[in-house]
Amino acid sequence: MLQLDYKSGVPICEQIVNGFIRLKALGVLNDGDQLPSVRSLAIKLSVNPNTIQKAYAILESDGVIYSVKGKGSYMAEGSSSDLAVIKKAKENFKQAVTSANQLGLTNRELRELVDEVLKD
Amino acid sequence: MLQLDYKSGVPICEQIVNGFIRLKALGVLNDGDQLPSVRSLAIKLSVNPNTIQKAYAILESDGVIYSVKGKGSYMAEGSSSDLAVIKKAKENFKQAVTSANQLGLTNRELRELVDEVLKD
DNA sequence: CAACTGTACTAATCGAAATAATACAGTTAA
DNA sequence: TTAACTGTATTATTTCGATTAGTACAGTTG
Repeated sequence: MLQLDYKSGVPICEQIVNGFIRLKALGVLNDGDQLPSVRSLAIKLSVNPNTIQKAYAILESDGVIYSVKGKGSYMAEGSSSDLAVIKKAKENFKQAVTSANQLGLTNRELRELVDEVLKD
Repeated sequence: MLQLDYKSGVPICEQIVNGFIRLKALGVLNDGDQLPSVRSLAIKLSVNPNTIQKAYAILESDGVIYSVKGKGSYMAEGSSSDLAVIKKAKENFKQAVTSANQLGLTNRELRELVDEVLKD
């Protein structure tokens, strides 16, 4: 369900946050679906419960999920396109475009790279 | 000549490496041009000399500059298009595309973002 | 020789991320 | 009611990479 890359340098917490957003975007998880509990997911991913809780807290503050004390955490309603995290992702991507361009890559080259990665 | 963002989270060393590659891509620095000395640049950027040296070592191993003990460091010859760093930049950009896509951004949206940033 | 250059090495510091260990609070089903 | 789940909160510790600090060695130049 969720796959972590422990040696990627990307903070685990961030990977978890992005992972659930991705699962929503892919339609694997839908509105109302229950998420694994903090503790069980921590065990499954061999990660500290605090890290999971932090990720869930971020997801909740971003409106991706909602949590109920004593019950569990669930996917929230709503399109993912207007989420704060998606906006952040767009900013990050724009930053990547700027960086690549500053290193000499042109508009055309970058668009080709996008197509190369996402042939759809 | 070089502008650092100390609070960006991007390692200073990396910013310096990318900065010189960018200056080459922009034509500000050309083959044979001498770079600031390790110590003087360290003072100018308010950064430790070791950080500059590390950046210069990376630039040299990537073929962007060459250093001569006792004399200084100079921009190396060669087109920037085949530099290892440019390949790395492409890989980084592809990674950014993949990440953004995993968060639900589509091919079309990403190409639009590229155009939005680089209107040329 | 003095004052520059690059290079090398070790130790110390700093900060973010993650871990560890508890504790508290609400829900649920036996 | 009680046991076993849930989420939440708090504080201390650890870990790791990046940076800093300090020193030393080596080559070049005037």
